[in-house]
Amino acid sequence: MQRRRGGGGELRQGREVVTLEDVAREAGVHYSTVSRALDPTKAWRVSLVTGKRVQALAKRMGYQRDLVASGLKKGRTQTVAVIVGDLGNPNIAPVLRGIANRLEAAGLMSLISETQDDSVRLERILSHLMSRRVDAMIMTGARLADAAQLRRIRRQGMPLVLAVQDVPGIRLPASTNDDHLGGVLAAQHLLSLGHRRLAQLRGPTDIYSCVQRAEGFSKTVAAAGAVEVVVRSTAPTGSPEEGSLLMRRLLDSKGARATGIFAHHDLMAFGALTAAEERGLMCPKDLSIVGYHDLPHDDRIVPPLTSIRQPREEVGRVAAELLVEMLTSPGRPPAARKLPPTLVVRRSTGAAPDIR
Amino acid sequence: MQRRRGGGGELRQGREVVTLEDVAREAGVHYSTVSRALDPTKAWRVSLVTGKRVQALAKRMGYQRDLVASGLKKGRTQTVAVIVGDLGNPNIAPVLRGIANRLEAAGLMSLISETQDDSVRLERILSHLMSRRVDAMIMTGARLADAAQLRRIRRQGMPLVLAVQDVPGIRLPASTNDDHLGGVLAAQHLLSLGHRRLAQLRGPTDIYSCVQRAEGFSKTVAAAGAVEVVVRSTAPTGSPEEGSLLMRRLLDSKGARATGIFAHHDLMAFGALTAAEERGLMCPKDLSIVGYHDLPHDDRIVPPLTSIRQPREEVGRVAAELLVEMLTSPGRPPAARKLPPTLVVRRSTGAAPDIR
DNA sequence: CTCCTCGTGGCAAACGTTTGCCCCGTGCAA
DNA sequence: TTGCACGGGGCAAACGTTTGCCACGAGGAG
Repeated sequence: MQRRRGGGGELRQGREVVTLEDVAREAGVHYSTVSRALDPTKAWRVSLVTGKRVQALAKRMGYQRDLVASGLKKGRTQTVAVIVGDLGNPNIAPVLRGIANRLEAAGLMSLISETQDDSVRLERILSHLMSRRVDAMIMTGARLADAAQLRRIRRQGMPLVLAVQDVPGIRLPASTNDDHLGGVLAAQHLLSLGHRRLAQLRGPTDIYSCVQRAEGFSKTVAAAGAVEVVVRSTAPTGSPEEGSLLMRRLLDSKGARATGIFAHHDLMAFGALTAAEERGLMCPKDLSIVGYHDLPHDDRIVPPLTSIRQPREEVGRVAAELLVEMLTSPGRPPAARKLPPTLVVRRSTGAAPDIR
Repeated sequence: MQRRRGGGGELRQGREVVTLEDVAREAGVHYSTVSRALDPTKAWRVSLVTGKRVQALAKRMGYQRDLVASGLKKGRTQTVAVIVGDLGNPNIAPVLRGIANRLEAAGLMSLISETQDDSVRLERILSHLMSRRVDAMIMTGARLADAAQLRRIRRQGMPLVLAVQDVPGIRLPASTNDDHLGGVLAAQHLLSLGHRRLAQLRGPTDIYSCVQRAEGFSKTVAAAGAVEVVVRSTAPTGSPEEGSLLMRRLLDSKGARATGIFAHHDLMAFGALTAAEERGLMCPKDLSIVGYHDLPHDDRIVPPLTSIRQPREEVGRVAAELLVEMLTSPGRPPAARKLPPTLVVRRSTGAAPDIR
């Protein structure tokens, strides 16, 4: 009955570990029986009474299945890698929560790694994750430039789901916000306040969300017969500084001034507000601004910022959902799900000055 | 030479995996030789020429060591669990970065899990991590109430380091900010501006940092012969709402008003500002406020908030450092390192009204 | 009474590494 | 020539599970 060792609970790194064999010896059965008794999907191979007895004993002895050994044997580690660019981004935490909670319900654990938006690090991390034999990956916030990388991961047979950011032209399951709709909502809101000259301060063009926002906004403006003043965009960050820069550029442009502004990021909106005030323009009297993301501080600045809110935790949950589906029934066509954002109206938007 | 299988790179879950054996067959050596050639600490057991040849071949064939198998055999998984209460806390990201970067340099990977400040989840996560045979743990933001839990982890022989929050009376290595000094800095700043009646809006009492801040502040005020108005504290959150509540309580107290306020959290300071304005008190004319944490938005609110800045990434780096020391030379007495914060002066603090 | 089935449970071979041990050949000293 | 050290590399036993297969006994049908 015993295989290799004599005594019970050995020490490892000073930790005592109790194995299947230890439980088996105590229970007077073979360790394979213990293994089966402890695996709900195999428990029917064991008589009810032995099963109960072994389970109780295992619990009493503090047995914990060694997931490393299990992973080696089964070829699955019950681990899903979640790759995120920047953990400091306040939008990402709820997404991670959504993912973790859903995965946990499926018996999977998420292994979070941060690339720090550095492609060399990404490369290192990917290689490490392959070595670690993760079962699948979720990539949040992918950029358009990552397409090749993503295709390579998929080619290696690694199940992959995109979260938050989709990449066009890549056939991968994705759970994202409906950014096109976000752009539409912003435009509709400004138009309904009577603004006829609109502009957007665009986010990075290699982020598909921003492309979508821009498109939704522009189309809606055009359809209403209003004018969109185009602001040439800059380096792909989303900082307040960039907001200020773009705003100044907008105010310097000749012709009638735009009064309705759509910033692709709340931080850019903050910067834009600062720049506008420097020129003596008051918000919302002289111009209205809609931000994006509904950051926690939006209602603490002056004026409180009208913004677009996204269902962040839900996006994470759905991404995990897609992944679980993918793992349980492979070979299905990749599904993309877009979750609708909502408009949160605060004080940074008001009636257009020219109609007052 | 070959052991079990015939062909090369098998498929697993649709992924092709190349093993030591595959490389060995190709190289015409035994797989143990390949293993040694690929392990820098064992490479001396192999002749230089064979070593080079095998390494090149392994690289060309895309061999990646299976860390699961390696972990099983070696009893070490090269994984460190990092437990965090709330990933949404903007202070935590830099700490995680500091930890990850330092651990990576030591060949370790960090496995981040979020307890969502829920002790049931913490329990589940701990059990999962033990199952996963992580080599060590770093606990960030521990609360005083977690002491028993922490002791239990240590009793199981799991190397454990505290980051950000220390717990008194527990003999564990810890990397924290010097919160006592933070309290001292806040008090000194307000005193130097001529304030003689001071007060603090205290954070949660089961967070040791806040206890330390309070102590440093109180002692400094007392030593200067100034008066500290005591505000009875409330539920242990750190929200703006609580800041408002405490501020109102302070303003309602009889006797001469305090003019120098120390809030244990920037968010509380925000709330306090709101409450003060409601009573018609202007900052910094009528009262001065010092916050804590130096949040990214501190300079965007009105007035820009004077705050205490902590070296966050450094705290993470040091925690990882302590852990690595612990793993490489066990049995050393646990070291605690406190990193000094700095005062960032902005516009929310000014000369005391009574001396103007 | 024989044969077959079915319900339990044991046996042992993997999974891919790591590593202590042994073996073989060469070179050098006695 | 013998002896010995040593460099280089093969052998095989683990690490703790999972799982296909076999064995054994009881019970039922013919």
